[in-house]
Order: sequence, then C-alpha cells, then structure tokens
Amino acid sequence: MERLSNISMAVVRRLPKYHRYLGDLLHHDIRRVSSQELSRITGFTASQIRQDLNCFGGFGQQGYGYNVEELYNELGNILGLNRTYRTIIIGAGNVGRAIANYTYFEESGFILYGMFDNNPKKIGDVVKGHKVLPIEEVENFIKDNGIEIAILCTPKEGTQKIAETLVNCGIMGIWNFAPVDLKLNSDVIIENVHLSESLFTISYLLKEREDLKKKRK
Amino acid sequence: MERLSNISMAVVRRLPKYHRYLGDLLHHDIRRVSSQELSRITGFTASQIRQDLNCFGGFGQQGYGYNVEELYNELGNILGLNRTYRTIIIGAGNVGRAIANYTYFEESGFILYGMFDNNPKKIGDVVKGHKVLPIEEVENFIKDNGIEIAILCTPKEGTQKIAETLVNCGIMGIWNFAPVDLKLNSDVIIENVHLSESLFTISYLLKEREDLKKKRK
DNA sequence: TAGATTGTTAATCGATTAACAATC
DNA sequence: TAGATTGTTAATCGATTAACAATC
Repeated sequence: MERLSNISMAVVRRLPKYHRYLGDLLHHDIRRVSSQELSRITGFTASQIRQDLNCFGGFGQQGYGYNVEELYNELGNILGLNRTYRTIIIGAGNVGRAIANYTYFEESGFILYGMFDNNPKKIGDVVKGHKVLPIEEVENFIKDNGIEIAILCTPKEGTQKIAETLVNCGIMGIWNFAPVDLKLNSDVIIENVHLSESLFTISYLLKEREDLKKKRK
Repeated sequence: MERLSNISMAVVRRLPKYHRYLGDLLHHDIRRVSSQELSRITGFTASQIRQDLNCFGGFGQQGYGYNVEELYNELGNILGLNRTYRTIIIGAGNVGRAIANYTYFEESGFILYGMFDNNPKKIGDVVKGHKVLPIEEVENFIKDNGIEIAILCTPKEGTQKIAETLVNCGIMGIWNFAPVDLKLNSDVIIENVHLSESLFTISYLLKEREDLKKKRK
C-alpha cells in the first residue's frame, strides 16, 4: 500500500479525532470554535490543528475561528463519510460477531452484506440477520454485490491466503483483525487492528512504570 | 499518563511486532537471525531494528547476529509477559464478550477475574464462566481481588466516570474500547482501541486513492 | 477601527537512516 | 585470520511548534 499523497499518516490519524470532537461540540449546540479552544479539548497544539486543517483548505476565518457545523461536515467529506460502503466479514467467531453487531459501524455508513466462515459448525448461523456462508462462495459474492471492504476476523493461519483471494476479486480495503501483517502487492488499503500488540503495550508500560518507581528509591 | 522513560513510544510500539516475528522464527526452528534478515521479514530497516534493541541491551553478537530464542525471551521480559495480570471487563456487550472469549488474551497472561455491567438484563449472564456482576460491586471486587487492569467496553456515555472510579480503586492500566479519550490526572496507563477512528482511516484512504486516480486522468 | 485568530513560513525537535569502528 | 554483523555515533529526514503578517 504505497501512498502518493503529500498528506502524512500522522495527519490522517488525527482527522477522525477532530471529527469526533467537533461532533461533540455540535451536539452541545456550540457554533464556533477557535484552534486554541480545540487545542484545549483535544490535547493537540493549536498550531498543529491549524496546520492539519490547512492541508485540506482554509476552513477558518481570521478573528473568528471555525464554524463548528461547517468544519464537521468538511471533515466528514474528507474522511469519506458522505457515502456508504459495502462490506463483508470473514470469520464468524467472537470478533466477527462483535463487529457485526457494533452499531457504530452501520451508523457510519459501513453496510454489512454478508458473513463468511470455513467452519461447518458456524455456516448457517444467523448473525445480525445474515446467514453465515461458506468461504468458497466469497468470490462470487464480492463480484455479485460490489463489495468494497472486507473485514478479516480470522485466525492467524490462512489469513494471508484469504486476503490474496479477496484482492483478486477486486476488494479495495481490508480491515484486518488477524494477528498477521498482510503482504499484498496491490494498492489495496490495509488497516490493521492488532489487539495483542495493543495489549502488550500495556504490559510493557506497566512494567516500565514499576521499574522507574524502583529506581527512584 | 506522563512518561519519564527515555524510550519513545515509537520504539515501544515496534516491540510487540519484533516479539511476534521472533516467535514465528522460533516456531520454524530457526536459531539465529541478523538484523538484515529481520529487516526483510518485518519491513523495518536493519538500522532501526538494531537501534531499537540497543535501547534495552546488546542482545546480539558481532559477526553472528541474534540468537532467536534468547532475543524472543528477552523481548518477552521487556514486554512484561513473564508474569500474569489480573483483569476485569466492564461492559458485557458484544465487544466485552468478544474480548472475554479471545483466547490469545488469557494465553498471554491476562487472566479474566470478572465482568461487570449496569444493565439489569445482562447482570447474571454467564460469559466465559463469569457471572456478569452489577457495576456497583466493582470497587470492592477490585480491592478484594487485586485487579490491575480494567478493560472498558462501555458506551461513550458514562465511561469517563467509571474510569475515575477505577482509578480511585487503584487500577494500574486501562484498555479502553469506548470511543472517548479519558481524562485522568493519575499515572494510570491508558491504551485506547478506537475502532471507529481505525475505520474512518480506511474510508479516508479509499477516498484519497480514488481522488488521486481521477487527477491522473 | 481594534482585537482576535487564521494561514503560512521559519525554527526546533525528535525519529529514522547511514556509516563505520569495534569485535566476534 | 577474514568475513560478517553488531553497537553506536553522526547525518538526514520529517513532523511539530513557534512566530507573525494577513485579514476578518
């Protein structure tokens, strides 16, 4: 996944946060906000916020700040939230089921079209109104339904191979919950959620904190 | 969560990846590995790998490289995986249940002691052998069982308040799946898994890719 | 108009990469 | 010993912060 854009990933990963905080402000009927106030709320510096927003356009007004609703909508457009996406989930285990039932997901425009698994015990189960289909049917399903995003909730083994199949069917984005780094020579978008890496970060930081405490004595 | 350590978070977040890849090598009975080979496998530069590892000690040997098993164990120790952690899950919804049943979780030493919810319909349910308890009991439970890590799988609303309660009971780490940034004036470790931010990154990148394609025409 | 706050350039900071002497 | 590869310092790159002129 090479990127030719001049927007750095550091900026991209702050955008959803801006969007969320602006949504909160809007919810509280706040009409305008300055970069200084956004800084106070988000913890980023005002300077960084202005720099980030100016990657996409001059949404503010000197002496006034930003119109909350306008900026919220602009960020929604920038984030591609002004449309819906057709998605499928591969793997009907605990994680797959949790994502399927995650209300925020469909609310944000990610529409679940189908669920797949290779375990005969799971095939036929109904999850969020979708019958779990055998993985063999995924290629035709993607083509027939114009699926754009696949969510991988599979075990480590086999995930790479499934991902290759998906890419060959023309999948545009993969949200990967499997604990592997996919190697795909294609410009498919891959976003990893590596839960164990996140967890190990906690244990590292806990240990570090204890070690520092000991040292100070 | 202030850090006094001189190890940057950029380094910390690469450690679990090194650990995982070394586990894979070990699993394939590979005894030694050079930073160059690790670079090929992980995608990080050899220089960066050596720099990262040398934050914690000289684990390699000139002219030889690194002993896979030794480095794997060292990284396990650095990550604090040589012990167990007592955990509870707050929120017995889809995400809470998925984490409870996530096998990788207990395998890595994070032992689930209890589940809590404030919804009377969920209280009393049994999840992974644990009866879901009313949230009111969480304070005594933490103290009585020496719970160190809390996993927040709660809806946006109320999460901040619960987190404050947990901190007052002496919780050391919070794994936060709720779509809020916790504001806690304490040195508790907070690790966020913001699924919607991850998802919005995909939609952003998909949109960006389409825009770039259009431009090229 | 005066005050406020943006947009944008320049300065700083931190992280990554390159280079190479040390050494197994 | 010669070759390989680390550990570590120096150079580069990129991201963040500071500063301020533009302007509402």
